[in-house]
Amino acid sequence: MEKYSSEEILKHYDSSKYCTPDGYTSDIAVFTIISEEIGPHKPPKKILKLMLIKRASLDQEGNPNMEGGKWALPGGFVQPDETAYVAALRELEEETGVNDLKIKHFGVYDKMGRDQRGWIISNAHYAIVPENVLAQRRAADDAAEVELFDMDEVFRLDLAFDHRKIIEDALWYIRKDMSITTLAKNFLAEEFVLSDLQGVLMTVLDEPWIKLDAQFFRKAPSLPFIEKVTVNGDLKKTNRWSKGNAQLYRFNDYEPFVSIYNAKY
Amino acid sequence: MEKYSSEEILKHYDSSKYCTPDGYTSDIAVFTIISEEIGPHKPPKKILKLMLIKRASLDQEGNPNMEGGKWALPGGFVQPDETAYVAALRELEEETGVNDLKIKHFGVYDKMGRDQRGWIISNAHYAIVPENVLAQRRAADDAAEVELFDMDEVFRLDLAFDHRKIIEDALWYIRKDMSITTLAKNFLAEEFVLSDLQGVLMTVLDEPWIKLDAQFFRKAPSLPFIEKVTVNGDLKKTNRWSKGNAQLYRFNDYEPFVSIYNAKY
DNA sequence: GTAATAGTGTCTCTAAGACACTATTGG
DNA sequence: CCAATAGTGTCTTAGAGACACTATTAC
Repeated sequence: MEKYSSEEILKHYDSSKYCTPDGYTSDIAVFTIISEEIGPHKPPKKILKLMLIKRASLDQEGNPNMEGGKWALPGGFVQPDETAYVAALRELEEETGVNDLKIKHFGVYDKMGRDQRGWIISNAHYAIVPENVLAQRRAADDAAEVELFDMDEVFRLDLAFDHRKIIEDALWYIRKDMSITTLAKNFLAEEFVLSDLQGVLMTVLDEPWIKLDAQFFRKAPSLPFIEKVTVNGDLKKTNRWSKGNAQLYRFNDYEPFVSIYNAKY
Repeated sequence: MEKYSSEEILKHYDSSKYCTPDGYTSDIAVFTIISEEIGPHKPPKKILKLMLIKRASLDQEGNPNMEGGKWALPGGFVQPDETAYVAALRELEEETGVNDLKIKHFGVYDKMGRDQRGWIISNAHYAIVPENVLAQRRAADDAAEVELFDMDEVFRLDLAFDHRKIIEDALWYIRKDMSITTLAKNFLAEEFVLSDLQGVLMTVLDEPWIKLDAQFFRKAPSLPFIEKVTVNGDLKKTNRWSKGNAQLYRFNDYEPFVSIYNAKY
């Protein structure tokens, strides 16, 4: 077999022979769970929210913007020197001022016609932002352009492009990942109380044993991926949400693995 | 807020302002499980295999081909009028002559430098081909270009582009999906015997209770997503792999859902 | 005291794990 | 009758589910 150098091969290669996409974007469905305080010594009500931006009517050069005025997922064009994942990190840091967030790819949207500007491929991610992080961001930025919505509200909005479909898929993946990974920890503070975990799970899952206090509080302490917080050998407790003291927990490094073949039915 | 028509907006839009990718490809990791007959009245040994193609040294125009001579995942450039998923279906049908296969997206590979021809984005899928389908294909085509490899062999080959990484990821996803979905059914015939299912699971998973016959044969019959095959109310049995008769099963439509929060540990 | 959160006590019942045992049949 | 596949019998123990009950403390 003959050998050719890369240079020789590239000399013959002509990318214009193939149709190339007109753009490659990275979109991010940013989820957070807001705690709504409903009184002293009561665990707050937790609500899953999605961050959307309102697309400007005009772009920076004063020309009318595609899908301007509609609500959309944050995101933008990926530069050739970065991956879509890096672009998502960058764009999210620009938006929220935070790095070190949980971001995960979950799908690609590449159907011709999804964007009138041409053949534009979107690499979709979801991100989890703990509420305290988002709170400080919202204060810093002008709130007119960025807003958090309940999932009910989201699907009543007029959304740009095919973002409705992307959001539906993101929600599906976040539910799935909440069930089979320790994704919940990304919604919680470092140290949390069992009712915090219960609240996070209930925003996304709908299983009876999670809702029933007696069952949840009995099972949860023995979950292998959380552990009681201790200080000098003493159990660390808090009375943040109750009059009595509640045990604080944290996630450990255990990575659970589930299978339908050894599950209970 | 002013309103603009799509035409007016597109008049101002100039895609050359943005860097666009040089190509968009769809790659497919085609898995099958080969049954190796080891004697009459014995369940065959099952081995997970991956289908790879050997890249031609020269392209159709006689020019040297990029990464020619190396083994690679089947795939190719996506046309603007199709999605990467449709392209994967099309290319797989061209290769194997079969449609109606299980194909699933699992990742995007978009790092600059992964393909020397430029900024080429690969949308990666895995596919499951039952062995009988693949057997008929291999007879039809010339076998020099297409071959099935053990996973051990695969990772000893000199693979094109970043296909090693893509295959490692595909294997991870197929293991995961085998655990939490009824993916196994795509490796099995319509009607199968418990030892067939056990064999498929063992090619990918490594859990003790699957290997222990007594435990597997007791648990498996009560899995909610498979059911005994009956003919006119009589249980349908086979002596394909044994001297005695073994019950035939099929998958039903039940979609199991597992969660780390109600699993056993 | 009352009300609320955050649990525990106790019972029942199902299922997992372990391992011995049976049923069937080709050679 | 032997060997091999394809199971079943039976015992023990762990854990899920149900529901009543307790502990603590702000007001």
